[in-house]
Amino acid sequence: MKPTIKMIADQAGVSTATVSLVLNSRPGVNAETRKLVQETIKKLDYHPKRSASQLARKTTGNIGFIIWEDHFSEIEMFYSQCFLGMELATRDSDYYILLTTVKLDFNTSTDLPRFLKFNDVDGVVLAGRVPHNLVALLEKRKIPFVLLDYDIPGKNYNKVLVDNYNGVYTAIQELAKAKRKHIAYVGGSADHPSIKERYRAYVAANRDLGLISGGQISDLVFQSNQEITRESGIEGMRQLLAKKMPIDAVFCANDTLAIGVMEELRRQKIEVPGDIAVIGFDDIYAARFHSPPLSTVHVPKMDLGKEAYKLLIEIINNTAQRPQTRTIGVGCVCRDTS
Amino acid sequence: MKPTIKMIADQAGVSTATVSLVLNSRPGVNAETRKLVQETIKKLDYHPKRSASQLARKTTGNIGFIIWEDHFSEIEMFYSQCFLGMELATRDSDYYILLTTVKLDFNTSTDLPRFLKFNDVDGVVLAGRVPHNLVALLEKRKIPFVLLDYDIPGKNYNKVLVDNYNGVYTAIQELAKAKRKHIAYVGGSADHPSIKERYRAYVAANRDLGLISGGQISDLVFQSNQEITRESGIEGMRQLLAKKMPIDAVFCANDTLAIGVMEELRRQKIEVPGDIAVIGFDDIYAARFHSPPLSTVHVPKMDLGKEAYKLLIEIINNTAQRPQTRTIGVGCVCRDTS
DNA sequence: AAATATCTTTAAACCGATTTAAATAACTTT
DNA sequence: AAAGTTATTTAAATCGGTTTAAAGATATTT
Repeated sequence: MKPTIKMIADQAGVSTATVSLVLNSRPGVNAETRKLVQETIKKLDYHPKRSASQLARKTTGNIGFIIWEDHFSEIEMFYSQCFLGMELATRDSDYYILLTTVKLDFNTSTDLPRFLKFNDVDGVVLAGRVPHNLVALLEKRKIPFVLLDYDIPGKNYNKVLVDNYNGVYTAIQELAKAKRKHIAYVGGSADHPSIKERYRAYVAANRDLGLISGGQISDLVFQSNQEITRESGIEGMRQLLAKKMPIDAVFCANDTLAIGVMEELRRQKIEVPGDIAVIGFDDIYAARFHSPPLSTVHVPKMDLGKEAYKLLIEIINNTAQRPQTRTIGVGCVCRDTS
Repeated sequence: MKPTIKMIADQAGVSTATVSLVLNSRPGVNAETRKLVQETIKKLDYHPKRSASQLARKTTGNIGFIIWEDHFSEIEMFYSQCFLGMELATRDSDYYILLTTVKLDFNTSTDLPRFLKFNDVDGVVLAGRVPHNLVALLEKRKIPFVLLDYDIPGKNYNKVLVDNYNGVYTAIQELAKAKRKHIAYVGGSADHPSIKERYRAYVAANRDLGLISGGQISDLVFQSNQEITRESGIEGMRQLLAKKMPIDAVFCANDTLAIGVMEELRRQKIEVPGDIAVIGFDDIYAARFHSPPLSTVHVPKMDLGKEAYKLLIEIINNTAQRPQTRTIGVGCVCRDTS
């Protein structure tokens, strides 16, 4: 029979109230008593029953992790790594994470994750692009939440973002330092704020470094209006090359695009990085194992998850606090494509 | 204020006992009363509080999902997909899944997942290769568990396996049907039972189809004794080609190996499938998007997860039942490499 | 020494469900 | 009509913690 708080109390000759105070390391217990209780707990290998304490505390001890199902299934593993970082961070806490996926066309009454419907979480992390009506619902229901690597323009939510601007900026600087003068850009529809930011940094860096003297920047830029995929990378590179502009480097808004770009370059027998250097963004698993290994901007995904977790806990413990934005630093890793 | 069972009882003019019976759709309630209670529940949008019912029921309502951390971070997503299938299956149940990763060199006292240490799960699914001492601990502690795509020789545990034998067998048949006569094998260390099984099927199919007449089968086989990676695929193909044996097809123990194999073939300017056909196993995401798309044996990963979940629930509800092995069928998908 | 302040400890209420055992109501049998 | 069944309903105990308010013990002030 598993020990209960009552058994600990009896064994130690104190009341359950005292044991509870010790368990939660709260003040108001004599040092000796505390020590005695702690020893008893250890001796009987006692672990308080979660359901009982959650019931009394009126909390759930769970936090939700919501991710668009396409993102979770994607080859990238970007958000899976964020999840992993978060899971690691929870290990010395009392929280469990409940992971679920949602569709982007999301019906708040029929598609609501079970843990929201049944009020089984104390807070939620939303990873990447998520349905706006879901976010609105969380806001209305006053459920604490944090956006991870996503932002909703015009709204002031708690969020953890990648330092897209500086990441891109330094990548362009690296290329310039390597004497690349005509740096093209392959991006995707800028409906994702990160992508928009990356493009902004690309333009700014080019301007600051005086690189666009030779022509209109728009001749060096491809922006798909579809999903960001390998295919649109292929398509983007094809279109850029068709313009016959001089190009000696391509910055891609993420690694998936970069892989597509390199596929097209190979098809057209253009040497990487001999003729054209390629730099991606994210440093996904595939980047490191691509042949040749892709130069890219490394994003510490586990740290993103960890920070989102830390921020969420703060919000849960202090609901009144003003919305925060935390930025995670990134750095350029030069491998064989630049 | 969220409604409680008491409020429902008062509102409907019955006792909480009756409401509880209705909630759990148990017999012994008059049809009209039941209907009345159900309507009241709906009207007040009542959801029973999890911690309260788990406390009373002496269960946790959680199931653990344990996976080797390398497997979770791997590019393959194989087990992530299993997890997803399982998560989908739980959606119309009362269970939540707690996912955690473990290292393979696992110390049962220091590395024990929190949900095991604190008894916060009713059962566990172990996905893929997992530490044997962890499994032993579950067995000793009498925690219901299911192995997913893994097996421990000499032990009779509950498990859900891929039909490796038939998958490989039909793949070889397909190759033979396409007039391939010298089918090589690139595998990995057979410490994983699935890999061993795949090799067994390869040998059997070759024998049954009378394909090994021309030479010793060992000249057509490469088995790395390291981890199964792209690199060992490259190495394997290199070694096989070095033997200068006639080869017109390669069966690879999984897709990751196959991708390595094809890389080496490309390097040596050998046409796929013109000169040599390649077939993998698993049908990972990368297989479909490889260029050219890889022919492979499709494994329904979501179904694996779903079945593991179903089996686990059965075990939880009937601890006495004898250990079962369930096999998930697979099928060959011919794409461009065969 | 009495009064007051501070520190520890605990009895008892409470969280919100499930379940048992007993009461009540509604039918059948004799 | 009394006795025996069967179907419904519920009072009350229970699960195992947390928390409040009060009591008890100790130290400090006057």
